[in-house]
Amino acid sequence: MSQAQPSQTQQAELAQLVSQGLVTDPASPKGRLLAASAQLFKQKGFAGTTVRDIAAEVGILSGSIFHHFPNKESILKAVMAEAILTCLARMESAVAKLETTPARFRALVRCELEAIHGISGVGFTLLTSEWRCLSADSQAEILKLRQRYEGLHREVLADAKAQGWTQVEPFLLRHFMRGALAETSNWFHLNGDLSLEDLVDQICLAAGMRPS
Amino acid sequence: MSQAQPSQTQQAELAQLVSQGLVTDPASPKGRLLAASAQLFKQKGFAGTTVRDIAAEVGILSGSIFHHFPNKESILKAVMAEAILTCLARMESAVAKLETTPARFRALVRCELEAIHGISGVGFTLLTSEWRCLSADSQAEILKLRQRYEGLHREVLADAKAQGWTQVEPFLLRHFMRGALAETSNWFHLNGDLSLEDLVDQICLAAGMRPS
DNA sequence: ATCAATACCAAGCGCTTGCTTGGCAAGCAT
DNA sequence: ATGCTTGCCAAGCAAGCGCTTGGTATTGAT
Repeated sequence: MSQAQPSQTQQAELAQLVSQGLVTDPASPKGRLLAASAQLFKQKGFAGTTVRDIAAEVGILSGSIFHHFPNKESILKAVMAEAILTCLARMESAVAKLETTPARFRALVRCELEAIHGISGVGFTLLTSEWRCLSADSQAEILKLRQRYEGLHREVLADAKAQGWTQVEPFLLRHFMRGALAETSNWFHLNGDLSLEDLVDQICLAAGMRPS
Repeated sequence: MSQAQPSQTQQAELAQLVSQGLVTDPASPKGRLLAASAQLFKQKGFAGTTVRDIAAEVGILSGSIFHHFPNKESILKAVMAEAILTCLARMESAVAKLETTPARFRALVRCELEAIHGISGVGFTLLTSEWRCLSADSQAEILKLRQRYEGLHREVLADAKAQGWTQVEPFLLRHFMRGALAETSNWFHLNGDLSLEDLVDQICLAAGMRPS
């Protein structure tokens, strides 16, 4: 189980999110609990993971978990919220820094792939795979974050269509992209033959993201 | 919860699979158990579905399930095996009927989308979403079927690359396609604004499956 | 020195889980 | 008529589940 090494700038971004209170300090007991939970949820699924599993992973007893969270589901909700907020922050800063649509598209693809493959936290894929394990209320809460996230994608894809980089409708293309990117978690591995950078290139190529 | 109406030719294909012993007669008690299980596994996940849920769905008591299956996991395995065998049969007959590579590609996309959206049985999406719930032995067993399935796809994509219809490596393109197609289960709905036929067209377009 | 907050343990409660056992009834071939 | 197979019920067991309660040790602020 290789762990991705966060870069210095990523640590700085994380520290900022922590100081804003949007993300839990990963060194704190609660933060370690969240990280262990995300790991286990990804491995065995939310329903397949017991609170005893989580507690054992961080070296406490199962009952002690409920000093930090009111119930098991709230752990999943927190993992999801922090995963998407972390990715969103990186995406927004990347888009702000870049000018052209293809560069922005590429950056978004890169950010999403980095999130999926655990560059900072392993919880991102849970947003889709364990979505149904959230209560309706929690789903609504997380959905707001997802809409900010998807909106950013759709904006860039709309620009791409307007500028003739693709012929596919933004909402359709975004669905295709989301699926293709999410699926990489099942076959692509960092430190494998194909680099993440190459993967991004191939995805842009396959998406037909080139002038018509 | 709208149910797709199987066509006459699909019913004939199904009957043949049943007579070969590859698929359980859906009218039999065991077949009804499989259909109900697939439905519930899709709704609530394998770990989130209890044997009492399944039993209630077909109107029996939970213990009676184990007259038909040795354990809960074997139900999932059977659902997966029958789903992939059904789809595989349709794919092989479609490819055999068609001559050109683009036509075959389109047919495979169509078959997979039909399987995903429950044209015959709702179990197909479980192959990915509930894969980790299978024991290692069961995974190996189902993997053989999946390899036949993926092999067929990869053959057609290899032809496509050789004939200049795409620039992306077959194994990469197949991963992208699988993800994009699987994701449709989260947003596309039969009887919606977009027809399945249109969806297939848009996917072929987005895949860049056109002469270079 | 005192107080309050934080992080955890020890024990266990009430419930649900997958699964077992023994038996009953209907259908069917002999 | 008999015996066998199939499909199910009734009852319940052992284990595991999420979560609660009451208490303790440590820490930093007052």
